Amino acid sequence: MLMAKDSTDQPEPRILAAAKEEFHQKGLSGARMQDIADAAGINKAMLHYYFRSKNQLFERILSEAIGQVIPKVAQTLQEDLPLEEKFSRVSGYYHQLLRDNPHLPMFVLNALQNHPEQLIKLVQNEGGMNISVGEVLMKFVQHMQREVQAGHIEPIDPRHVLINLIGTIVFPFMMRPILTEILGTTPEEFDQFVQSREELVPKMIMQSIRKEEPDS
Amino acid sequence: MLMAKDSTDQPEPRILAAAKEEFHQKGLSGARMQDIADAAGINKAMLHYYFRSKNQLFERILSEAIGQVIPKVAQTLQEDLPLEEKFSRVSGYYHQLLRDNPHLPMFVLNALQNHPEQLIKLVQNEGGMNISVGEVLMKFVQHMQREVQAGHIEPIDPRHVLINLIGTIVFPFMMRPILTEILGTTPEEFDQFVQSREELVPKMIMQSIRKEEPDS
DNA sequence: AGATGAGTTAACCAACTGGTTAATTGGTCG
DNA sequence: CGACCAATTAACCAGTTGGTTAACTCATCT
Repeated sequence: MLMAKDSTDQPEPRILAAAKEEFHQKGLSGARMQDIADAAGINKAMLHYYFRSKNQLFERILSEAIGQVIPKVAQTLQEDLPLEEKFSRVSGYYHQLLRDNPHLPMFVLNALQNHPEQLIKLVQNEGGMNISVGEVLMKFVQHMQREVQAGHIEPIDPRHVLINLIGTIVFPFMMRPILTEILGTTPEEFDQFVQSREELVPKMIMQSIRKEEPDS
Repeated sequence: MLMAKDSTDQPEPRILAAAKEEFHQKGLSGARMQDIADAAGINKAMLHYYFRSKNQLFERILSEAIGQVIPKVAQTLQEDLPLEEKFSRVSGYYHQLLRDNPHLPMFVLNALQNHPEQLIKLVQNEGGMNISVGEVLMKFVQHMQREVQAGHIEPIDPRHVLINLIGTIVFPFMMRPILTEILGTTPEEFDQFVQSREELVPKMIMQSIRKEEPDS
């Protein structure tokens, strides 16, 4: 019997896993090719054999990150769903993603600060989407306009809502170490606290824009 | 007449200004002592004369950053003010701070990831506050409990509200480069957009917790 | 004057880092 | 077998970086 090609014996996936870990945690300038090689259990020269340079390896990891961060959420936002359901699904997806990749926000942010062009280019064309980010945004704006006209929600710039949604979700993951300290929780308690936000955040965002009862 | 000691002729403040710029933008590992020296208009050896090592200089800058981020907000939260006024002042202060220090969030986050102990120690004792962060949090929790009992707001864990508040404020500053791209705005338009959040965010946070009209 | 000491500089150094190279291994195919 | 080629390795290299050193300047003090 042939064994299935496991990511633990093929060098390339092992390198990618190691590189992801290293770049996510330390960023481009902080990452060390030697450490990636060690973690992948290979020679440093092999790194350059499979991925020509540190930058190419980094771009690969960055590309994979963006691929997880943008397209799925964009797709969800343009599906035909009630507003709160959209928020809820975005929250669910991001919480899942960030639970599995705790350093992802810092990695993206770091890339955004130090290599904006690369990242922006990725956001624009990549994602494997058949529809651009701009179009998705437009559709979402239209959806919210309909909700406003239907009297369900307050008139408000939808872009604020989107930013509030993502910001509230991502923030506690980025600040985890200080927040455990400030809130005086154990790491486990904090994880549970963040977990509870998965349901809570979309509700609060919805609440923050829902129409008040008209006076008198 | 003696001229006032201007920060542009004394080496130490010039170094600190240059170091702040460099560290804020590139983090500890990305920053270069040579670049700091150049920006301060001095020799690299002078850097080590005034601040023994890169790490010491970094700690100094980090300490100053935390001093701006924590104490003032903590103080505001424990003053005797209506809830919405607290949110509003926190929003105002942070928007001002982040407008003047666009790279501050990334810097703190970077430090948080790479040197958590240092930063946590700073958050705990420093700030020049006569009251600990934990106590401030307790007071805020009590305030919100009173508001709940008074029937003004929904019962909700105040820690969520605090995180939502800070997260929604900080997020657009961190993501500025991608967001201008995604939202399709010019930088100026985006600045105006973010500016409008200074008033909007506290209102939306307040809205998100305000008590619904009781049924029937 | 001359001793003192903070301030300043150019030159230097050791460690580290990304990347290369030349040689070796081992499997495959003719 | 022997040519061929991908995979792999140890050794090496050049550039960078944080940090040091020894010498020099110059205002202050005795």
